[in-house]
Amino acid sequence: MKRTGIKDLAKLLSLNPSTISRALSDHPDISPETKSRVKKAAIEFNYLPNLHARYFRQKNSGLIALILPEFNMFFIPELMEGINSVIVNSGYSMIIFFSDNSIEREKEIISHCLSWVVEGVLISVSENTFDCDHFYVLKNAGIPVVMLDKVIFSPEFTSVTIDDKVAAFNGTKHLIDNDKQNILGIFGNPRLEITKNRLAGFKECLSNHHILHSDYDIVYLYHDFMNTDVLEEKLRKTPFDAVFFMSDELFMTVYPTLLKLNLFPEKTSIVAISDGKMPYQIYPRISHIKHSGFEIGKTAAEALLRRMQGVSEIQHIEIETTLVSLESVFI
Amino acid sequence: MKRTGIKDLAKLLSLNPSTISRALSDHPDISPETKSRVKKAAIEFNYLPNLHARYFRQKNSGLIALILPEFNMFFIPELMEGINSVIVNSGYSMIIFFSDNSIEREKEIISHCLSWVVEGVLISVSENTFDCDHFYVLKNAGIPVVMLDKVIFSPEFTSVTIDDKVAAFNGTKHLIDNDKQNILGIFGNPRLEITKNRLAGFKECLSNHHILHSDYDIVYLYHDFMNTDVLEEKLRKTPFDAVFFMSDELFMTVYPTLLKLNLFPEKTSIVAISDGKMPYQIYPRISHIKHSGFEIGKTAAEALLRRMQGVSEIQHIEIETTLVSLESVFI
DNA sequence: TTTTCAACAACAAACGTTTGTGCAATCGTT
DNA sequence: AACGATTGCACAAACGTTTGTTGTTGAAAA
Repeated sequence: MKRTGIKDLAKLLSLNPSTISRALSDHPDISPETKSRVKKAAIEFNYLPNLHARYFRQKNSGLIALILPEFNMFFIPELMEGINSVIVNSGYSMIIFFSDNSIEREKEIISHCLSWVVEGVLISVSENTFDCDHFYVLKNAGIPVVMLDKVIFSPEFTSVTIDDKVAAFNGTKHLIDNDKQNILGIFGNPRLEITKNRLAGFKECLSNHHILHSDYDIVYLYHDFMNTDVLEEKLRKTPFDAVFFMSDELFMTVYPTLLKLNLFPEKTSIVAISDGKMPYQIYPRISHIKHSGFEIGKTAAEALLRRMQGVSEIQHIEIETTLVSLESVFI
Repeated sequence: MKRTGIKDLAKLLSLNPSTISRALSDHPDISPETKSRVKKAAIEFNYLPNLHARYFRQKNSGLIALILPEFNMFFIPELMEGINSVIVNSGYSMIIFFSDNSIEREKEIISHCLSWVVEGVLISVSENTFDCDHFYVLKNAGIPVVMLDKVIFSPEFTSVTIDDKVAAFNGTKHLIDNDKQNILGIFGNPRLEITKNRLAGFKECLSNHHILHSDYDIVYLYHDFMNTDVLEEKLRKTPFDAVFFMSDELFMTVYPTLLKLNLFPEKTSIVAISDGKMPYQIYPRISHIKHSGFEIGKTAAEALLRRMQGVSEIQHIEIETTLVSLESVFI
């Protein structure tokens, strides 16, 4: 069954294709009567525009690319909902790619974005991306890029994150304010910007409060760098009365071990940086620094749309976080 | 900076555009020397094909649409990874839409897919979708549809799910095999096919083992239909020694209440249907019927690609589940 | 009546590719 | 040497839209 195109409608109504096109897009040159005739016929013969033809002719694409390093279940869903909430009303469609944390793959994807003539790129960079060099092809092609969540700071590209350092600082402070002195910090891949910043906030808070700490109080947990046995050993040996987690993902990784060793909820206070879902799925509920993945996605998408509409200002937006004090921190 | 197209390359090499096109796609008509000249130039002037032009001319799109009802954090990520693992090597790109559980939105999206001339559709239907009528426009346009996870059975469309009934049956059986008699079943929206099937497996297992049960032993928990207070009241009043959860999402919702009431881990055995991540984030670890979101996504994507390549057979694939016996069920 | 000017619609080109066809040069065969 | 077959490329059309330009009306202004 051949689909009806503009030409078909034109023949049916004895009009020129250009008239159909303009009628459907409410061009002032076309009389109201003709417009309604055309629109009626378009519905009747269920005409659907061929977007490839349209975008080809218009030299754009109606596409926004989303490039993700992986599918982190604790954050990406929220992020995507935030992005989607903006994009859905913008007339753009979302085309999605996964870099699998490979910089090579990321470069390929960027080429692919160019081939698709996407009009904007939202990217959370891979773990192995340490500069923005490969974004310049996009910049040069006039395609705005907005980094979100996992970002590389650059004066040339907009980024949206939370204020990692402040978040970590405030989380740590909450523990200290409740008289915790032996705080274990659990962090992810130390090469990542996000880890560095949160670590900085953690350390700064400790030293601001004149709390001594050694590097032994910090555990880096990423990929399979440290398995649960090693972790368990570590938790057994280290004396601590509180744990700060830089993400809920990390908390969930360690949580079973804490239970197993009977460290939680009795003996250990806990604070995590979280998007606010996980804390309520545990009892007692976890005090956390709430950051909204939804907000990040939404804000990044909005910034991207602004740039796509010609606003050229580069921004580094930091989404605010708030302390949510629940039962996992006690006196 | 204008991007180089085939015509530009043609001028540069004093060749005809058609020759460039064929050279790049290794057409036998072109001599090896010309091919290498062309390819070298293509790289040098970083030629990238304009996919809109190509797909427009070829009357296809290189796009596979993924339509999701919402962003369930316990399942969708796995699902997408599975889909992506297949698609990434297929030359297709993935364009993604969210129906927000609205049938109207779902219809709009399907129209949009037609406009995009997508070559295949993967869809997990919305909660308010009760038939496949709106898929026929795709079928009529020759666009294969594969439903996954949340599906509507239909002789006309392929679907990929787990064998919900068997999974629920086996999960329940595991409790019974460990001498549990008072089993509380926790289920989602009873209007959904998936709920009906899992419920059927649950009930069948109970009656097969001559265990009496009333509807009071079944709790439906969805959206905000039942809030935590009501749930808590219910759990307090109902006597039970085991709980069967039809999904890990539901388990995580109820988990804090179980902890609060001191029902878990001591007094209550637990089994859930799960994709296998959550059970290890709890201690003691949760016995579960493991179903792989990844497998479902992968299988569905493979089925879709087969259909896109002309295999016309409609299938109802059921991904196998396995019992993973951990510590949450005791004697 | 003639001129002017809207209002409306037709015409035609263009977007970058792919692909069916045509054609010259070369090759192999007798 | 003459012929057909093959090789390697050029030519041109086409895909469905949009859009700049041109043309035709009919009515208002002169």
